[in-house]
Amino acid sequence: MVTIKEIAERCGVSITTVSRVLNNKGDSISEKTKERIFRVVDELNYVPNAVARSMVTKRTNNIALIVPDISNPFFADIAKGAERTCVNRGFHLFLCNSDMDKEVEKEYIRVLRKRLVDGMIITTQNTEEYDVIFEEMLEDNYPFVFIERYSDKLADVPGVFAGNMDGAYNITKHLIELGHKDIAFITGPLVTSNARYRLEGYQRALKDHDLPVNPKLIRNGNYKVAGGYRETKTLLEQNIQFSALFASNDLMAFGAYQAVKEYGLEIPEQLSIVGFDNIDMPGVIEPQVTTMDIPAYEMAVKAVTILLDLIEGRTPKESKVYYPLKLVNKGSTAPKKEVQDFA
Amino acid sequence: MVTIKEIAERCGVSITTVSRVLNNKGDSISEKTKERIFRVVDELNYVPNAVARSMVTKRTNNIALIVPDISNPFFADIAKGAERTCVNRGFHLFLCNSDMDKEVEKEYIRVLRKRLVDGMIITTQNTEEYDVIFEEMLEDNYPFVFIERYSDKLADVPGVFAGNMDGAYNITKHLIELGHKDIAFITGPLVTSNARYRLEGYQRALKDHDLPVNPKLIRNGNYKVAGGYRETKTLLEQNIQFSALFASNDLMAFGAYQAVKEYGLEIPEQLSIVGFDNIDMPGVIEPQVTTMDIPAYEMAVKAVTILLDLIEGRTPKESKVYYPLKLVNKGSTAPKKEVQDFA
DNA sequence: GTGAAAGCGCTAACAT
DNA sequence: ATGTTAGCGCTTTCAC
Repeated sequence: MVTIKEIAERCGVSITTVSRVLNNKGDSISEKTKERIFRVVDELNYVPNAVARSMVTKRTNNIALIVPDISNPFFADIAKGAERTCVNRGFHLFLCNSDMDKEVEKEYIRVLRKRLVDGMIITTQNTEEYDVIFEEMLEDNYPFVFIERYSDKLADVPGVFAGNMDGAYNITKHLIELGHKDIAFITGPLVTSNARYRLEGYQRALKDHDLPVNPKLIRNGNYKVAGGYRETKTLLEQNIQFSALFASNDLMAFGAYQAVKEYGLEIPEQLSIVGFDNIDMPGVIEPQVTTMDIPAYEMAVKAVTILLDLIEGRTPKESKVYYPLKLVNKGSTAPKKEVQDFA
Repeated sequence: MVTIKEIAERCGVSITTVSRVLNNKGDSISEKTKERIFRVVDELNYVPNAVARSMVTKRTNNIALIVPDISNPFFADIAKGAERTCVNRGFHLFLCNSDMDKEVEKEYIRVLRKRLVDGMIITTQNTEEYDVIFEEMLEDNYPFVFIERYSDKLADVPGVFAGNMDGAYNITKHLIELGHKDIAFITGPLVTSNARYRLEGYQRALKDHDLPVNPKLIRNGNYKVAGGYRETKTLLEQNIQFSALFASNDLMAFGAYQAVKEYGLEIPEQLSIVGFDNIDMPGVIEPQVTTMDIPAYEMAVKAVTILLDLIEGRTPKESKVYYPLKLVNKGSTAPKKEVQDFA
C-alpha cells in the first residue's frame, strides 16, 4: 500500500509538502512541485489513508443514518435523500438498519459514536431508556439530528418532522366529510412519536366533528404489511360496523387491502381504506389508496444539511423543521349505506 | 473524550495492560488488575477509539455493500441479510446506494478501499471499464465478493449468484406450456450480467420449443417500475400480437400491470404477466404475478460469510455459489384465443 | 504479571 | 516556498 512517504521520496520533497498539495493548502508551493507530486500520485494511484487522516483531524467525513426498516419505501427514500446529499458534500453515509430492535439501535449508537462517524441522523424508538444516551451525546457536543422521532425531554435536539398530527387530522376529516362516521384506525408502534401523533390527529378530528371515539375500532399495528393485514382481519371478525379504515401508514394499508379482499368486500364500495406516507408504488394497487404525502427525500436532505452544519461548526439556519403534509386523493368515496352493515 | 491513557492512570497501570485486558489478551494479568480496569472502564463509560485501533491493526471491522437501488425490495432484502450477518459477527455494514450511476459506483469503490472498509460486496454494473479496478484489487489481495454480477474476465472473483438463465428459461417454459406462443420480454439493463442471462434464458426456451424469437417483442428496460410501464406501453402501441409478457423483474412487472390496465385489457384473461425476484408485496397486486423466487436474504448471508472468511484469512468453503430459483405460480393462465388479437 | 517504546500514516504548528 | 517535529490513540514487540 503506497503511503505519503513514498510519494514524498519519489518527488524529493517532504511529506508535509505532499500533504499540503493534496489538501489544497499549497498556496505557497511552486507549480512545478505541485505538478510533480500530482504526477507521481497518479502514477502510483495513491489515495490517502482515510483512517490515518481521521486520527489527526478527528473527523471521518462519515455520518450514519439509523432507520428501523429499510424495506419500507418511506425509509428507502429517506436513505436516498441522505446519501445523495452526503456524497455531494464529500461525506459518506453509514446506513444502519435496526429492524426495530432496541438493542441493535443502542449498539449502533454506542459504536458509531466512537469516532467512526462525525454525526448521526436518528430514527430510533426513543423510549425513556434512550434519554440517557442522548443526554450524554448532547453533553459531549456530539452532533445528531432526529428525523420523524421526537423526544419530549430533549426538545432542543435538532430535527426534521412531518406534520403528523395535522396530517392525520386532515385525512380523517376527509373521510368524515365524505360521510363516513365509523372509521377504524390502525396505529403504528406507539413507542414512536409519529405513531402517537397520527393517533391523536385521528381522535381530534372525530371529536371536532362530534363523532365518538370507539376504542374497539382502534387497533395497534406495527407499520408493516403483515401487521395491517392481521389487525384488519381482527377488526372484520369483531363484527363491528365501520365504513372506512385509516391505516397509519401505506404498508399497513396494503395489508388491510389484502385482508378486506379476502373477506370478500369491495373497495371502496363497501369499505374505504386510506393510508399515510404516499409510498411510490404506481399502479400496483387497484383502486389506489388515498394517503398523505410526506416529503421524505426532501426531509432527509434537510436533515443532512443541518447535521453537516453542526459538524462543520456552523449554526444551522433552522434546526427544527416541520413539513406540512398534502392529502393525495386517489379516489376515496362516500360510504354506501345499504352495504355498510356487512359483518 | 476519555482515552486509554486516562484509564491507565486512574488504575495505576500502563496503557499496555489496559489494552491487553480490553482485547482479551490478558492471560497473564492478575484478576485484581482486570477487575479494577473493568470497573474504571464502566465508570467512565470508555469505549476504545475505533479509528486509532484501525490505524495499527489495519482493520476497521467494517465492510461495504454497494447496491444499485435500495428502493428495490430485492436489494433491501440483500441489505438486510448482509447487515444482520455483519452485526452477528462483530462487523458493521456501510450500505452504499449508487443509483446505477457508474461514477458514483467507482467513486465508492475507490474511496472505501482506502482502509475505510476491510472488504466489499459488490453489485455494480461491471462493464469493461471496471475490469481495471477489480484487477487492481485482486493484485492487492483486497477482499471482495460479487452478488448477482458476473465479470467474464474475472472468473475467479468469489461470488454468489442466482440461476438466472435457468430461471428465465423455466418461467418462459411455464408460459409456453400454458399455451402461450407470443411472449413479449422486457430486459433489465443489459450492462448487468443477470439481465443478459435472463434474456438468454427466455430466448433459449423459445428456441427449444420451436418458437420464433421476435425482436419486436423484446424491449430494453431498466429494472424500474417506470421502465416497465414505458416499455409495455410501447409494446401495446406497436400493434403486435402477444398473449403474455415476461418482465425481467417484478418492479417492471408492476409497471407493466399499470400500462396494461390503462390500456383496458384484463389480466390474465387477455394478457398474462410474469416477473422475476418474488418481491414481497402481499396482496397488493390483484391478481398476483407469477414470478421466480430468488433467495436474496440467504444469498447475502452467504456473501458476507465468504467475505469475512477472506478478510480473516480463512479459505472459504465455497467461493462461488449458485442458487437455483423456484417458480412461484400465483395463477398464470392459458391464453384466451378469442381475445388474443386485442391490438 | 507488567511496562517502555516504537510506530501505524497522516496533519499542523512552528520553524527557516 | 519548503522542512522538522510532535502527536493523534491505540497495539505490539521486546524486556524485565
